[in-house]
Amino acid sequence: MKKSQLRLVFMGTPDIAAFVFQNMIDEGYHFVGLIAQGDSPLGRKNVMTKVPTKVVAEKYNIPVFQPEKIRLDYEFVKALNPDLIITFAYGQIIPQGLLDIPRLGCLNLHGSILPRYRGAAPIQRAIMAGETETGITLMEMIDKMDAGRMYAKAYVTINDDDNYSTLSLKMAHAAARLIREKLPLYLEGNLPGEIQDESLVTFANKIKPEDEKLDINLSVKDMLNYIRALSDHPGAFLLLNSQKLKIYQAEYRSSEVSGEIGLIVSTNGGIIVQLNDGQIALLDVQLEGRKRLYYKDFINGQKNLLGSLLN
RNA sequence: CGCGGGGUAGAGCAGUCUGGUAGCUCGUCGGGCUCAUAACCCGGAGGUCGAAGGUUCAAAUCCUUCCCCCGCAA
Repeated sequence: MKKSQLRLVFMGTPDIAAFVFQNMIDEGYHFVGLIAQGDSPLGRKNVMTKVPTKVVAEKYNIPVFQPEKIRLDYEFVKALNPDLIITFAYGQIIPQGLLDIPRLGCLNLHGSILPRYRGAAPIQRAIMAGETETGITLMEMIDKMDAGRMYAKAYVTINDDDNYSTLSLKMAHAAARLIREKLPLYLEGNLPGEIQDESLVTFANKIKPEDEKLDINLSVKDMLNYIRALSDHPGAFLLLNSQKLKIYQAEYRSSEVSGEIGLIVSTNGGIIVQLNDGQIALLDVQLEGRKRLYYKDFINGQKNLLGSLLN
């Protein structure tokens, strides 16, 4: 069966999903529906903003479905009569009743090399842990989260200067490549797949608002990993005079330990902060209520920065 | 009408409460010092203080309305 004759449904929400969705359309796959999270009122003005995958779907007049709770509301999928469902970063647990609908099954693209980093935030958690490699796993969806049979993997290198944004972009490309190269094999029945070794499973928990607060007692290495894991969104922060100071970019400065932890010891070449095993330079920051600034601009307007304490 | 912060020179900020010649750091331009410099010294240019209206002898500052930016929450 030609891929253009298959009836596919795509499930996914954010930019990286939209990238893969667009890529599959360009490859000639035929989609009979998109299922995405609901549009959310964004910003202070509550401006309704379309989710990225929806923007793609509308370009090609693909029907869009945004059920509030897919767990309860999935009967409509039967009417689409899909042969296969492809999921990438959808954002909700998919019920067994939905998984049973397509005759060729439901495939998921997961943002890690399974069985490690099952869960909601595999990309961020991998950076946070200081991993140097991650990837995308093409897998069968079952009713247990990210636990299904693995069909193919695409590895992605994590560089020292990668953050969540840059790595997400790499992951989107890797996912698109994986689909391009491996989905045809799956459809031909030539991908046997592999059971996950449960003894190697680790979890990548969702990033919650309280996770965005940095612990000033972290080591230099952990602090830098944590900062880039959350940059550019949502951004990790420390407190400066009880105000949130988001840190979007920082780098290693020295192993010197010469002051109190959290002390801003210099503003030369960055906002230099003392940690327990060395110093880091904050380069790109944003004080709450203010614009995001490169350190040089930030320093110009902060008279008593030197000697201040971050916590 | 979700909560809060903000709009002042090219950039980042102070000044607003308590109305009275608009200031700081950086950049920029010119000069000096130096083997040299992103360092240092001297000097200059650059602002209808987000917009409109009101109060006042006098408004960045007080009052009213509007526009725009940001953090949080969803």
